[in-house]
Amino acid sequence: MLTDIEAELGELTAHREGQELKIPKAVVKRLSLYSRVLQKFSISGIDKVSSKDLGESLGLNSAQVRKDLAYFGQFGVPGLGYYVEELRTRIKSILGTDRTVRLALVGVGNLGQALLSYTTQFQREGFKLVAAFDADKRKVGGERLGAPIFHIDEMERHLKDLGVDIVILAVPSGVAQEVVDRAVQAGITAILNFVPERLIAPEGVKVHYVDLSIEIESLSFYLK
Amino acid sequence: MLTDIEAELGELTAHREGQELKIPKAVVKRLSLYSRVLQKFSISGIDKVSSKDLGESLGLNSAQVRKDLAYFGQFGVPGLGYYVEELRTRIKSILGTDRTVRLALVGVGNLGQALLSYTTQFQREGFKLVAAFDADKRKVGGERLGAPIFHIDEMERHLKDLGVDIVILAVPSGVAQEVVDRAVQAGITAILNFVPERLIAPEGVKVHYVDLSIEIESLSFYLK
DNA sequence: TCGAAATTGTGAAAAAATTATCAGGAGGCT
DNA sequence: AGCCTCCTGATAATTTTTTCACAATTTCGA
Repeated sequence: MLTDIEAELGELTAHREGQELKIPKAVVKRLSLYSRVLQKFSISGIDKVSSKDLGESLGLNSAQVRKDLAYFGQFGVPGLGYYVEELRTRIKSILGTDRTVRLALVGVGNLGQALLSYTTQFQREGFKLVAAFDADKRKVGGERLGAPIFHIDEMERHLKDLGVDIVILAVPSGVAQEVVDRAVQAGITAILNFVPERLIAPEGVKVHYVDLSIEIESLSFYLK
Repeated sequence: MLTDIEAELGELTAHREGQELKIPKAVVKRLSLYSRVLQKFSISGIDKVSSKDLGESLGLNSAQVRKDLAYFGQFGVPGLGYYVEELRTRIKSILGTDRTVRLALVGVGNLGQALLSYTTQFQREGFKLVAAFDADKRKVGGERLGAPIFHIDEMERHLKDLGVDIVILAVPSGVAQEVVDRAVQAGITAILNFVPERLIAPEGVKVHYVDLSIEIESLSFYLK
């Protein structure tokens, strides 16, 4: 979990045997977890896993693993399990991380910087930070992790030119909605929002929320 | 939410009319959202809100708002709504943020630093960072946001002495489990984990996961 | 090649979460 | 006061998600 409320939007579907079916959000997130675990198995030289193994390493029920994967087809072998490499490739292809996903960071503050450095580990994983934007002219012109920092006024142009796929939003509270509107204008359809504010986005634009305060507050509930 | 898998654990209950009832995790997280919205209303000088208002400002169904609140008692007035200040006080008390919650950060790397500065905004909100820990001796002795940085070897002692409630885990992958084991030994029962790894914790210890990679990866799924 | 063991895929059941519905209290207007 | 509207609290209905259970399929050792 993280935690998140999701801006609801256009139906997300996968095709299988001619039918359309919605993929639950939770399934997509777990797909991402499977991907990570499979990578570890792959590195360890393990070439096959069962849904039980996979489930155990993530604290999930094995039936759930199978059911999740079944949304996208059947790639297991009864009596044997799943071939690690094959499954990994398939999941990457489903998630779209088999091609390079282009990220842009808006707001190079403390949190922004951290996320920026956090993304380094993505570089070789199908993600690439291609630009950062900030309103502070002193930061503009700099470069971090290979990504140039531009002034926020020029955001739209660069978003288009660089073919940005996902915008990571880490601006101060208050200007978030404006940035969203402009990013959407520039054709962005996926936003990862770290600003503790509800954002309005048109249908077809997916906004994911990561809200650190909520995580801490809800933990506090469970104390004692 | 953020995303997260939760380490399942001891039953969390509230009392109402003598009965015990489990509070769904989702409800607790929304409670935290209500709290934030109520604060905004409070600042704006609004003194009452309906479940509809509250729901709309968070993109939730009004019935859900009422149902969530009903887990903890009845504090609404039919025909009128909820008194902002009263509800806010009640929710804070439920979340336990009416007293000061003591936080410790383990791992003062990039992400750790950002979280650290992020918590500043908590200072006046019922949260206080009382210590940070790192394995790098060069960082030890420093101070950030009023919290001293100690060496990780002395963690247990300080956790106890300072009465830390929640540990925020932002160490490099690989050492996370060890830190958890030690923190648990020192009596910690709530951990907010930013390390992309599944942690094993005994029953009664609540671990919340915040996983940034998953958020980005799952967004990638929704592209196009 | 045969039979036991393993493991999938999936329909059905269970559990959890969300949404709809409605009786009745509260406040305000006339 | 009487009436109308708003809004809660409670419960019912619905939807979504998770878990169970098992037939079907494949592997693997003898």
